[in-house]
Amino acid sequence: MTTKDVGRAARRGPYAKSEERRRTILDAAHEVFAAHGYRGGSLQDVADRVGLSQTSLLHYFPSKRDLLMAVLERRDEITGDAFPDDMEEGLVDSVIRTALFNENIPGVVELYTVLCAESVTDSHPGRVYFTERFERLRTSYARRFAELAAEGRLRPGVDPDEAAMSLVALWDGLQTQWLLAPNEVDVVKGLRGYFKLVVLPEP
Amino acid sequence: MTTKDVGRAARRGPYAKSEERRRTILDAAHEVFAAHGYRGGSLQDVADRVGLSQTSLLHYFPSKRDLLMAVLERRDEITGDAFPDDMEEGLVDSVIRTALFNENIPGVVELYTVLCAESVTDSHPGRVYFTERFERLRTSYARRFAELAAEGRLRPGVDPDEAAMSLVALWDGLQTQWLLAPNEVDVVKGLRGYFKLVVLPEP
DNA sequence: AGAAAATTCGAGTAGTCACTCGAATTTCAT
DNA sequence: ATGAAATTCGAGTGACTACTCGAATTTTCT
Repeated sequence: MTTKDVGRAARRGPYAKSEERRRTILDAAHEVFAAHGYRGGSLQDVADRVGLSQTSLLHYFPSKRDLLMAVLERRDEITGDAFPDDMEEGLVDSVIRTALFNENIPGVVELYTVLCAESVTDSHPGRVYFTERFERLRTSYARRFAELAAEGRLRPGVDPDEAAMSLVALWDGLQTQWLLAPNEVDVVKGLRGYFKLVVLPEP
Repeated sequence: MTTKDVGRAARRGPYAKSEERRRTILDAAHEVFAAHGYRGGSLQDVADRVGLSQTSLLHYFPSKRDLLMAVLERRDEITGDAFPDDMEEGLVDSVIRTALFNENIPGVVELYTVLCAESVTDSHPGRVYFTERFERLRTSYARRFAELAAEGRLRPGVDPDEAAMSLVALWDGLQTQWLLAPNEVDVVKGLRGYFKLVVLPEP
């Protein structure tokens, strides 16, 4: 039982309710960051929504930065950003389906839009997340467009890489405008219009 | 000379260097808000860049909010957002020219992108500015597209209103991605590609 | 030159921020 | 049941926030 016997003191895992509590915290943090951004949102605000002290909050996420990263990861889970490439679904259907889904979760879209733009500012912790995400999206879409081109279903003269870039940009831009004027902007309509211009109907 | 003689005490205008100082402050504030956003940027930081005390700064702009509004107005002056409708220049040339110009002032683009997304958060002072700006842009572009349609220079099946919406969204989205990955994203190229899809060449 | 207005600032206010420390309480494997 | 780890929190830390007050200094008009 001396101090040297440390090896015996087996590490115990977290308690039963721990995981649920973490999820609750992440949901609250999601709301706060969406409503005020990363810099504008406070840990106190998050703690209050959970009904927890700020100190206890920091027990689960040791810093604000850690909390943000966990929120971003959770966002990916919600929207299923995994994008398994073996999917049978076509590019167009996949994008439209996701855009329709997003109409029901404006809070998630808001978080995404706000943090994305905020991350271009100096030394923002979300910067890496968004740059990597965009690169992943662009290459993924580019491959899909290239596949369409191979089937002769891409309008002649359209470059797959450029179409991928434009699709990502258009989508994000539409979402931003939709948040500012939900009644005047229709994300799905805008995306459908772009696809109608770029991809030809099946033969 | 009694207190009743107040009418005599003619109001004097600001001193000679005042206007220049205001411009200096606005330039500094522009940098700070672009680099850290509105919520993340501090008056102290602005004052330090000008070499002025925070108190003196507040003499010129009585609140942070006022400073932001003045910065946004100044941004409009820089990019010449007046958009005189009597302009002879075509829509395409006008947009491309502005986009090319923007490549030389990434700071202004950054300010615009960051504040725009930040303004969708709760009770942001820039909210009105951006909603109004987008509405103005959409209607202005919609009219231009309608003119093109009347000349038979709009691809059949394309709705001018929808094209206007998509153009604004695409432009903003491209700028955001350009800020995150300047070497991989080309705003002008993306816009040219869209125009090539939507507007037909002159007969 | 004299006086009023414009400009400047030091000092301070009340508040918030992310985060730390030490100790109490709760859980849970043994 | 007991003891150690997991969880909770009250109280503070120092730093920063936008903004105010009162007074000194500088400019400009007469």
